Amino acid sequence: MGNAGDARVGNADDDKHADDDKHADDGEHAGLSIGEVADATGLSVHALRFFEREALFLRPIPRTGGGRRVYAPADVEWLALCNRLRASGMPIAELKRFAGLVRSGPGNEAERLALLQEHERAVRARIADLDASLEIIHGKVVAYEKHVREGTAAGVWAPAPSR
Amino acid sequence: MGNAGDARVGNADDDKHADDDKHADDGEHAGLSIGEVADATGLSVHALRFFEREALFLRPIPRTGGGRRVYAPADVEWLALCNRLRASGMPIAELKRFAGLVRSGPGNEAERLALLQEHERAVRARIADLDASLEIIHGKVVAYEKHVREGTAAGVWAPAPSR
DNA sequence: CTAGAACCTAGACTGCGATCTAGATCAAGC
DNA sequence: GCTTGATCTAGATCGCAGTCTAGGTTCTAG
Repeated sequence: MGNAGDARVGNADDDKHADDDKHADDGEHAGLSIGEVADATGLSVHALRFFEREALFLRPIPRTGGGRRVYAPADVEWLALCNRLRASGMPIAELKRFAGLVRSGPGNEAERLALLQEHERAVRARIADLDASLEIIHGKVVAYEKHVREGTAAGVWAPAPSR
Repeated sequence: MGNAGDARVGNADDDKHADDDKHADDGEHAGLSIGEVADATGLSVHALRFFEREALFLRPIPRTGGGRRVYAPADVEWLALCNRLRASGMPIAELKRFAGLVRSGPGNEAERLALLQEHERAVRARIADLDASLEIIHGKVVAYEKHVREGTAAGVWAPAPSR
């Protein structure tokens, strides 16, 4: 116990929520239903089943006798990382590849590293791009503010551009 | 002429490319074909026709006798702004609304301003979100680098998470 | 025991934003 | 005149990432 697959590789921000036992449910604080995981991660139950079909988990999610999924806290941690990767633009296909690497155990850390580095690069590029767009948009906003405030027609604002 | 509708509202970075006449084509440096505009904007000819169907231009694009579209430089400038707005996540529907406002001429500048301000806010939020994700991802990268470099097993990297 | 909530599967559907196809027309060079 | 390439229209198709439906099963509370 205690190792969360990869979801917490060496991060110092672990270890602090080990068992806060928020539900005061049953004795065992683990064993989450799909609905609980949905609440905890912000993903819909549909999305969670979809993720499973897509093999985005680090393990086959076990079931109860009745066939219901039983998640562990580590799954939720992994999903939190998935959310971050997705939110930063990683396509499902690449996330799937990453999950596959982690799932197949030690020995491919360099490959995982390369994948993450590439993604980091992509995210930085995306941010730089957004910054560039932002500058232009902000310029527009400033110009419009001036225009609206002062009534200056610093341009003719014609419906049809020139010629 | 010389007013580019809105595509350059008061921005100081205009006026500098007025007619660089890059093609050394015919005497008139304006009057671009759809292919030229595609090259100039990075949009596909399909996308340009799609944009037109969606009423994203500031005017009806005129045609030659033979039915071909004839774009003006101002159209290209407008498309450059569109590209920035799209690249920063503005949906087509909102871009269409903005184009409609500009197209309907003066009198709604406050509305345009509000739209742009809202978009600027959204872009800043998106950047902040990406920054947050980046921090986490970078943390992973650092941890993996350390792991790969030092062989430290700071976590068990098990295929199946805990329990 | 029964009602209702939560869950199950397989598969169809959605929205966005293009992108591509078919079949025709136009324009330029030889 | 003919070929070649760019363009035209209308409409079909695509990829992504879920989202939803239908038709059932399981669990929990009263």
